[in-house]
Amino acid sequence: MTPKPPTPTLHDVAEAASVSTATVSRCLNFPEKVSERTRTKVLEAVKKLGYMPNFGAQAMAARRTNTIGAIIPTMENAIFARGLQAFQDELRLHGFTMLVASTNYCPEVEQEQIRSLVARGADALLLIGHERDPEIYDFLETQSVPYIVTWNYDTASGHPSVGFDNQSAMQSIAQQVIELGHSRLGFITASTVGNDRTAARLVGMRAAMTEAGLNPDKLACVETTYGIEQGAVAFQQIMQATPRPTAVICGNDVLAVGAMRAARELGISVPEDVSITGFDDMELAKVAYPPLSTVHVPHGEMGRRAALALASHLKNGEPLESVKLETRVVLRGSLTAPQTADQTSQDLSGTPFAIG
Amino acid sequence: MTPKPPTPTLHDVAEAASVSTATVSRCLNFPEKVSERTRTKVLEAVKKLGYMPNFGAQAMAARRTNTIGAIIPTMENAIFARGLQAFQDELRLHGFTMLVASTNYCPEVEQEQIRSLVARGADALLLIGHERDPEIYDFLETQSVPYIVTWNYDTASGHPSVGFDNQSAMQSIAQQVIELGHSRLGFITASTVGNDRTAARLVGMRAAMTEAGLNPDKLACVETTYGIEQGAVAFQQIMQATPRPTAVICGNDVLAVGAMRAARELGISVPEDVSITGFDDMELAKVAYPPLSTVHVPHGEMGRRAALALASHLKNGEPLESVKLETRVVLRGSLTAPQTADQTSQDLSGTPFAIG
DNA sequence: TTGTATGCGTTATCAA
DNA sequence: TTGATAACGCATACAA
Repeated sequence: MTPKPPTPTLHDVAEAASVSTATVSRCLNFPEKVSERTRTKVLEAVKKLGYMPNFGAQAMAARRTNTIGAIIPTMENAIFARGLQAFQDELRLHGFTMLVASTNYCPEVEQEQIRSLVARGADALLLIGHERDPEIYDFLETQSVPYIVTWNYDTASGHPSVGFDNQSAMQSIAQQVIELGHSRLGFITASTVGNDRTAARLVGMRAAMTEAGLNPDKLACVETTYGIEQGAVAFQQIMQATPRPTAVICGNDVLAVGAMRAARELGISVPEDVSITGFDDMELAKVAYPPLSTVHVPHGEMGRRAALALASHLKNGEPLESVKLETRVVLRGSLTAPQTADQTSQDLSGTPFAIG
Repeated sequence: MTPKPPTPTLHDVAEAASVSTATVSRCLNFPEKVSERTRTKVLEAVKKLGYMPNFGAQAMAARRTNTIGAIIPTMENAIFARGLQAFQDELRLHGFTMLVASTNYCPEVEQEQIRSLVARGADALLLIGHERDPEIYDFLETQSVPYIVTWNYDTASGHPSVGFDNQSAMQSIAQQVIELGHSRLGFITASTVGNDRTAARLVGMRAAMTEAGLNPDKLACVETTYGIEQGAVAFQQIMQATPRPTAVICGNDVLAVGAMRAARELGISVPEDVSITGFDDMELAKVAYPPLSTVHVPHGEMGRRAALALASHLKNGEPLESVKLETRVVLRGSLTAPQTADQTSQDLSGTPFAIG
């Protein structure tokens, strides 16, 4: 009947190995700075007692945690999952642990989570997008917590980022849609307030229209919250516009898949009656039917490079530099040229091709 | 030119408010035990300095963190996301914070993550499924870290759980498939080693066959790893069996959706040529085409009740009791009766209906 | 190579 | 109602 073994401490290990606590600590952190003999002795005691360092104490004494926090909008959809996985894997290679928190797209919650992760001792932070209350950046500054922004590349913001150009990416796919002959366009976007990525994509959409000689004010645009269901509802709304769009560009794959579901429910066939495109190239895009044309985002590389940047900054003091990644349009079955326009007169309002 | 304000401590606040650190601490933790006057004074200083307690120090001194760890197999797919969200929301209501870690379905990683979360001071843990090295349970025991198991209900295991009966759930849907007239069946399952949920589902599948007078050994079963791609590959394999199954039951929605993709690629139509079913009822199931028949799992309630159990255990010492949740079969377009059997002779190998 | 001693930022006990 | 002060478990500068 041993009493109870209250989670062993450094002290217990030291005692068991008949050395000082300093030696045990050294042995664990710098095995090479300790003699072969004592090392085995200590390691034995560690194993026997099932010793595990207390994280809080460690953090307090060492003033670092080897932990990096990642704050993402949501875990609900797999959007950020692939990038995070890569981020974590790369971090682990460098001896860091990832802590993740989600904000549900709410700025207040994000602020709270950031403070919480900093309080927890995060050595650095991964953030999604640049746009947030300057107060937060000030906080990070005074706490001297380094961070890197992903999912957007924007040197103007003054914050180091590993991302891509949302505007031109969206512009590219919109361009292709237009080049196929679509001129009555619909757009479904997640909320653009406080979200630089969605806002930039909308700008890209309008730019593509303008460039093609279409009037961007004729864009049937619906802004909604993030989700499959929301995408479905938005699609219904858009389909009530007259003349009906022949192509609906969505700000992300999740909305697009919702739109496709709605189309099916409404008896509207894709792409015969209406083309639909997404953005992100989640796995979802390939299992959708028809497969979704979308913008491929290099999730994995983004996560990996963000981790690399942070790790080498923390370990070797290398400066955090922004890196721009490339996206590419992926054409799949959900997008084709518009079928024989039955209402050519309305079709050409704005006479795009005459001007372009 | 103020120097730099190195993240303020309790001491700094105390100084600024001209009180003792003890008072500040009290003021923050038990506002009612401090005089109105000093309270405002202190709170003012806190705000002015932007003070935020150091988590590690707090944890060490208070010997509790108000943090609950959740260890899930993967964040890649949204399977656990909905439940986790509910878990977190409910926890927050009770003043707890959630920390999540993923194992990638690897027992070693899980053990590592469990130890890591415990070292980080998690007051309790959420685990998925019962089956794991007893050593882990021993560890949790001696560290006296309470935990609750979800995604399975199994009183025999001796571990408190909030979940459902995977075996009977799978048995239900398989039963319905068989009742529709399918007798040549395929089964795609994620790895069943170290995974009590998948193992139980397989048992349920076989039980349904036996009960219907079918020979479970004739089940065309493919075991693979978790993922859409893997589901697709498995489906291809299964379709090579002769006679070809008329229905493929999948252990989860992700595999099922992969199977549907593969079917499309092979020119096999669902459900005309082959019916497909899933398990979990993720949002994915509804956007799939045709919509996926599956087993609905009460993700939200499961998360919520797990949180509730843990919170009231930690706060009021209430015992952790198991609760059994109900699932239900959801019929959608991916499942119909088999079309005119063209190879009746082979069809009846095992003469199911003669016996049943 | 090893040990001693101090401090990290809180909480909580005990006096005042 | 408030203030000293002793833990809490570990890392590390310094001494041996």
